[in-house]
Amino acid sequence: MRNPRIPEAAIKRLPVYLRLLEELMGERVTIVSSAELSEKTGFSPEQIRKDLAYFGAFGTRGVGYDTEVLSRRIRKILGLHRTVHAALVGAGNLGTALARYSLSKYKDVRIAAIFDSDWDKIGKQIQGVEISPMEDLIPMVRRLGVKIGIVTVPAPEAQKVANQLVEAGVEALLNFSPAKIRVSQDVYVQNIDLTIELQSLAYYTSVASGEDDAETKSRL
Amino acid sequence: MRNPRIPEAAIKRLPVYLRLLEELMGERVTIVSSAELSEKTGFSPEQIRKDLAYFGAFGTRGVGYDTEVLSRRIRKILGLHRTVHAALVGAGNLGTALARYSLSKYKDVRIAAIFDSDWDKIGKQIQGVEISPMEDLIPMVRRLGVKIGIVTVPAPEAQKVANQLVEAGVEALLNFSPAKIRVSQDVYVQNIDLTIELQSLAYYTSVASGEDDAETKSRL
DNA sequence: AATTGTGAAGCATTTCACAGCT
DNA sequence: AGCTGTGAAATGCTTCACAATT
Repeated sequence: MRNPRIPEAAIKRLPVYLRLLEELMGERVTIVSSAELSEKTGFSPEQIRKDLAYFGAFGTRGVGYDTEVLSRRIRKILGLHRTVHAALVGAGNLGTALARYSLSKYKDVRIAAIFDSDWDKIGKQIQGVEISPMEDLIPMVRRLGVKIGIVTVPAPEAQKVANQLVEAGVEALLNFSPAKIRVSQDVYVQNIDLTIELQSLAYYTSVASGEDDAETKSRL
Repeated sequence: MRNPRIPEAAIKRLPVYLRLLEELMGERVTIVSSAELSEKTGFSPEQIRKDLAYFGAFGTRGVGYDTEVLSRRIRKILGLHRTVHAALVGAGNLGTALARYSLSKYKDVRIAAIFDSDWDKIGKQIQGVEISPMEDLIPMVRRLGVKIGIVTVPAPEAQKVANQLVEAGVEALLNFSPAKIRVSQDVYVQNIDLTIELQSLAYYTSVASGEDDAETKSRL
């Protein structure tokens, strides 16, 4: 893991600032304060200042942040000053949707290769990227310098796919399968489990019982 | 928000325990210890015990947890002892993939209605659920008793869609759009922004500069 | 005068360590 | 003897309050 002092949560906020800054630049806004960023993002101004201060002093006291300077700095921090290549494994419903979404919208993280084991899918294209067979994964990922792996295969295959991606040199994984992936400590894994999201949402709904009924929960 | 003293993170772990417990029940395992649950989920045994203890004492000291009892309790806590109805708004790539994924796999959270504004899509079906026009959203969501809204529309429409869902009685929202949604305090909002996930992953990659040394003062 | 940057305080969550049951 | 349940300690993150800077 890169820098243990910087909260993961802060890293996740950087792309939000980046998007907003680029929106502001499109409106010819050159200076913005943490209070204004707060207004638009919902994060507190102190938190925004602290997040940015982790990486250096980017603002001007009494003035604010230069939108262009700041957006460039954030891009650099995230490593988005160059296109980052990703490989997507599993061209099912979710994988295909993700590839289409990602390829059509953003260019800073680019899905450079797509893999699947189904020969009916192999050879077909998604947004101009051809689906390749699993056999080609390791050599292609190596050759293309892919740094991010996106796992959208069924749970039983997830670990094997992750192993192959890591062997091929991937440094971060985005795992959409419900399987727990175990990889070397220096590979970062981010899980997104849609079932968990949906099921945990139910808790915040009136049908959930929380801890209300018959239980004996005695606290001081 | 339901119960402020239970960490959100703990709620998110409950579906993980639930899935594992049901898997174990399928293998005729009747008793499981927090150590075994830890082994399979990657969460620490203490954390698992604490998570469960928030809702009462479900285990037997010296023995462990009864898989059937515990899974039933978790279902009840999450409100999954009855099918929870959800409505999905926006039948684009992501929305369609999500509907297909969710409708084919799980029955505890069921997508009971799908809405879109595009008349080419309206009337078509996804996994047996017909796509309805936006005009029908409020009455249908009310009539079906939908508690969860899934927002997969483009950012500019997200707030308006959220307002309609809330007006129709939805209590929790899953927002896939990059827009910040503002709703009444008692509606729970969970955001999943795929662009943020991808961009923040880049940070954990060797191309990112993190907070490295020489950068901080010199370059313009 | 305005707004950043930051140590310190305040919360929240996780881990520790062990008492309490079975 | 073994494993849960839980206060207390440790850690991590956010908010506060104000000094520093333009």
